[in-house]
Amino acid sequence: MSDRDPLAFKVFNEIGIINQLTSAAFAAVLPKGMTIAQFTVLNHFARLGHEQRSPAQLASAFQITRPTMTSTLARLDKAGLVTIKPDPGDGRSKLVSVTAAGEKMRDLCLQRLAGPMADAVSVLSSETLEALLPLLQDVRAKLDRLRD
Amino acid sequence: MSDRDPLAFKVFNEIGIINQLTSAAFAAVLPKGMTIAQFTVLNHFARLGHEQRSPAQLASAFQITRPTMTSTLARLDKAGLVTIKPDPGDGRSKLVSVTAAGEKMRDLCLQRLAGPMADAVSVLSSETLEALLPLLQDVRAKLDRLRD
DNA sequence: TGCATTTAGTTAGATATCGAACTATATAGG
DNA sequence: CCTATATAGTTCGATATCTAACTAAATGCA
Repeated sequence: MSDRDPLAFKVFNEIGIINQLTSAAFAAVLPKGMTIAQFTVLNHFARLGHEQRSPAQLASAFQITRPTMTSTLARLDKAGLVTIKPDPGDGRSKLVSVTAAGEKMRDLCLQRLAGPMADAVSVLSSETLEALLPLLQDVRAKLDRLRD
Repeated sequence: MSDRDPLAFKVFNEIGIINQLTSAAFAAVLPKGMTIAQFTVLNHFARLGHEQRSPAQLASAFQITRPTMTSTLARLDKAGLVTIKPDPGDGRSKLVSVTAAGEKMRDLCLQRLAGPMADAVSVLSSETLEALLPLLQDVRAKLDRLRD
């Protein structure tokens, strides 16, 4: 990376590579057939206290397009990890909820992820992580607003 | 994201979403058929002063697997943006170089990327970016070493 | 009421990415 | 020398992701 490259370019480049390294490491330990994208959906429901959400809401929460969410939900549904029903209040929409098997799978994934996460934390100082988080949250929030 | 989630998890989550937002914004302005992955390869050669590199070296530089680089190079080759020749010194290996059309394409991509990059910079303070870069470089370097 | 616009979801086609398994070549040790 | 191991590249099959284009339903407005 040349010194003449703009600062923002360097920052986004580092973010891209870190994302690649961490995604690959995390994906490698997930149970056969599970992916980060699918785990993220299951984990979202755990945080929600198992409320229902529409595919569009989920897509928006993760900043992915609706076609991508259609694809991921189809796989989760096929694996019996979520249930997808028509929304009685809106004929266009659907309601997704997590199944008991989905909750179990989410817990299993969390267990498996603990290892690589601990490895990462062991080499990264918590000062670095603590300094990073608010900066990243700020960047994310601003880019999010820019997108609209 | 619950308060009970580990700090590292939050950091990697933010990085993932920022990566998604920026990648999508940058990809959207590239010339028809070009992608971030392909541009990254062309840009790498510009920084190298057009030296030749093997597919394995390129894959390693971007932290992607060799099969992925095979795929990207095939597309660049098909589009006439790089040239791939056997390595005379090693029968297993190949040597990749950028063509004049490849250099031209790289310059065009840079022009197109300037817009979204400026947008991003306009909403992000340079203090934030300057604070982020060394932290991210540190994280990347440490994760890189962890991978080996 | 009725038509135009918006929104939800899907389908199709493309690229990027991975791991696993394969071929071919190079290198190291006995 | 010869075999075992390591490395380079590819092929295959899978998932994630995007855009473009489509259908169906809701909403807005005249």
